[in-house]
Amino acid sequence: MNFNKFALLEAIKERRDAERISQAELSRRTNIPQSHISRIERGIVDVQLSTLMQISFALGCELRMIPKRHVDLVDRVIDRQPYETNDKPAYSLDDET
Amino acid sequence: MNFNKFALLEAIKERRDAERISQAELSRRTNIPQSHISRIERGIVDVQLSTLMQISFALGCELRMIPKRHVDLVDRVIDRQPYETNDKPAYSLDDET
DNA sequence: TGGATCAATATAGTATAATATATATTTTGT
DNA sequence: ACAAAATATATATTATACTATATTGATCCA
Repeated sequence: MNFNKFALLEAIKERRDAERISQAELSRRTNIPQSHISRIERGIVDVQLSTLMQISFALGCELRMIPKRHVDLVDRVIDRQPYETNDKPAYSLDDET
Repeated sequence: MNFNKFALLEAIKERRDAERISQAELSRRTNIPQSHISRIERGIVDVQLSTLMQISFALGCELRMIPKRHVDLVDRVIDRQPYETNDKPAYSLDDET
């Protein structure tokens, strides 16, 4: 049993697009090869924490563990969820393993 | 150059302690060996995202990338930072690489 | 049409995360 | 002090992240 990491990986791409940073530029800022960034964003690799933090930092973000009871509020704050809808969980189970 | 992952790893231990879950119990819930959980919490290994997400889930949390301008607010919401002090960044650079 | 930019893909070598298992050490409760 | 529970350490093996590099396809535009 595994978890849907794509929400977080998509957040990377969203942030990168929002900041208009290419994978190559992100690569320059982090010293992570662009090819690796490509695979990370597509969920092909199971990225390590240090790598994820480098990317987050370069995108002006920090990682946090949010208790479930606060997730909705936090998501509204960081603008990842429209204010109205609340049906879908940001993470879901899948059978990928 | 690397980043201080300990803030996040400490958050794991804080949550685990708060929920009064032993490493062995967390191991049971996640199917991650207790020995590995021990090393993760102490920052000895560079944990992979899937592993971190399993742990987060078992502790009733989800991971989020928080834009820096919202970090203080989010930290107050999730109670990781005293309301008054604001000097220290939750992440800092170190030379560990 | 040719050059420049961006992204995706492939491969091989190295480093290290993760597992399984056992044992040692520390902490906690009585 | 003792036992039990919790946590840390050790070793060997397997799986895979990461790096470096090179190539390809697509798009844009001078």
